[in-house]
Amino acid sequence: MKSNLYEKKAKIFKALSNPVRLEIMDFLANGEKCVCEIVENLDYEQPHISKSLIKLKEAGLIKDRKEGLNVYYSLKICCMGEFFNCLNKILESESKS
Amino acid sequence: MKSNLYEKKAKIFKALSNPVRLEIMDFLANGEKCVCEIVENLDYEQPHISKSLIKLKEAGLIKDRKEGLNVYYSLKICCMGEFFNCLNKILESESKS
DNA sequence: TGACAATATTCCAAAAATGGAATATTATAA
DNA sequence: TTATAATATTCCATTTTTGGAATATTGTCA
Repeated sequence: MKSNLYEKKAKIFKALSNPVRLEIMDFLANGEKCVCEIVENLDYEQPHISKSLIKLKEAGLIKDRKEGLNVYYSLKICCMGEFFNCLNKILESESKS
Repeated sequence: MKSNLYEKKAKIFKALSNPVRLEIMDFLANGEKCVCEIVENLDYEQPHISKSLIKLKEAGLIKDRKEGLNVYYSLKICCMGEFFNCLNKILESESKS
């Protein structure tokens, strides 16, 4: 039971443990975007973006919506802001020490 | 600049992306503990615990304090609670869908 | 000093993540 | 139906992570 829960949590962190995926999360914080917009704005190959999105989706962090040829992704998590504020605090306290 | 920041954040998430290290973080949420207490309470080998602690420390998530033969570890992060509340929300919303 | 307890380190093989390149799928419109 | 745009998938070599086993280091006390 308990160890299973830690594994689930670990998977979420693993999805976030990559700079490209974090950049995508940050971009999606501005609202729903289609894959093409993400590819245009972030400087990575389309298959790389696509794979990253799928990992984030599998982790339950984002959701998708199809509309014709396009697929729109958006954050599924309401508390992502707090999450990243915490991160920033960590990085601040590091830069001091 | 920016990508570097994403890399730093990714490293923090990477440190948290392992069930053993998460269990240690959880245990340390109860307050400062020496390595021996952690080894006694969690069911992993001492070298495994030791390596895990060092990774968490390198990520800036915990700090250590030596006292004689013992080394005491404690959380360095004030907002870990919010962090994990967010995680729980994520897992809840997953179990619903 | 020597023995011992607490912690850290090294070595290693297996598993997983990474990202580039090529290709496949899907939906639309002409 | 065919061409095309948007997105996803597969393949693959390289790098990184993982955790077990053995061993080393460090501090204390007799």
